Amino acid sequence: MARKTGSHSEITGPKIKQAALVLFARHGFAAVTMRQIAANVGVQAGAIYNYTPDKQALLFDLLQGHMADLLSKWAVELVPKNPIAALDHFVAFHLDFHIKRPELVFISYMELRNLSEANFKAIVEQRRIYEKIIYNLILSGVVSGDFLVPDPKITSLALIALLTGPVDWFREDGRLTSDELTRQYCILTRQALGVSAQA
Amino acid sequence: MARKTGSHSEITGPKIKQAALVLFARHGFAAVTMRQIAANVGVQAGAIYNYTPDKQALLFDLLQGHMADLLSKWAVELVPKNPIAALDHFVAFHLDFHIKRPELVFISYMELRNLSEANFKAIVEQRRIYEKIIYNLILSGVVSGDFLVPDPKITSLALIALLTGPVDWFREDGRLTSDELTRQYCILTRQALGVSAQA
DNA sequence: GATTGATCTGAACAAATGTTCAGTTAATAT
DNA sequence: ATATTAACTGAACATTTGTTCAGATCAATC
Repeated sequence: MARKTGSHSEITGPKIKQAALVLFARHGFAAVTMRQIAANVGVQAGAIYNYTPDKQALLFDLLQGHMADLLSKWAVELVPKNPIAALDHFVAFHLDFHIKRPELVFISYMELRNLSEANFKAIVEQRRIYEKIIYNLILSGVVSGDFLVPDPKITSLALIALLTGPVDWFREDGRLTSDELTRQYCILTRQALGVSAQA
Repeated sequence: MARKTGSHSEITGPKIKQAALVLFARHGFAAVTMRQIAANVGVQAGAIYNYTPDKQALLFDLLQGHMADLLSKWAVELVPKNPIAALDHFVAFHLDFHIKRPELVFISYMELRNLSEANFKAIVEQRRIYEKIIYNLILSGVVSGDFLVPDPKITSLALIALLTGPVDWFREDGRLTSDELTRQYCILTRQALGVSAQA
């Protein structure tokens, strides 16, 4: 036996990425073998190397694609000028984007250390850009007087931690709908940023 | 050569735990070899098995010890009856405990999946106990009218995420002192829980 | 219908893995 | 000083690892 019936590059390629994603998230990068990934795709381990130069590139492509996706999706969002409305908009965007990609969020946080130095820097740089977006959003609200926070920089980091938390426990079929989740986190973040109640 | 000069059980044992902790946090459980741990202690790989039955027990002892430490330390805290004061107290406690143990916090979050099923359940159970503490704290504030939150359960999870975030970026020698960090997070959490400003 | 090129197999490779254990050494007790 | 034992070495083990590659097979093209 060799080439399977119906095998096709455009099918196998994405399948490998998907299998790698799921397995990396479940067991960790170092614990996953190329043979496990191959088995999940229905192919032999050697075939993977038609699509990636090595195991490390498989990881980097996932993280890099994730961050690029995040930044480009935010770039086309129509964000209100008003700081409070902009905050609500951002909260909804961030929650929606992240709870739809729990595996990617997970490995983006914990497999950074398995990247080569150059790859690591590339991802960190993209992350900085995103943090800057939130920082500027908070800053504009502080300047306008809509927000009341001790330190915009720390608040921006705290906001990300707060809004990324649901990834760990939110389930689409759970007690809460994603709309309800968003609504509650809008209230929570408004309060955290010191938005006065009548706004 | 065999036994080294000055070698001693009470010294090597803790050294192995410490080396395992640091290496697990830096590279991940699966990526760390017994030979690396041994090299960090200054011993051969086989010697480790005088102190642990296997690699997995090394991990479990670290996580189990961490949670036991957390729960027992909170148990002896003198917590004010007033919900707002209790919140401040908890914020200070949680931040202090966690930023002093970044490696343990890190592996407790990301190496859970490398535990056997029985060990996993043991750790999750301890974690539930801690979550329950926070839930009750919030609930008492909601009942007394000091806190204003849409959902105490979600708020308790969000609070943990918010307060654990600094572990990722806080540095003892950074811009902020730990006292200043605590102060800001007290403000942040009070606002997030809807404590009215004049309180 | 033959040719070509992309796609995959199956076996092989050296290196590294967790763990075991007989034997060696140094500290302690007699 | 001698015997005893806890602590450790060093080599060995069966597996498993990422990666390579010659050859087999199928799909598309002419």
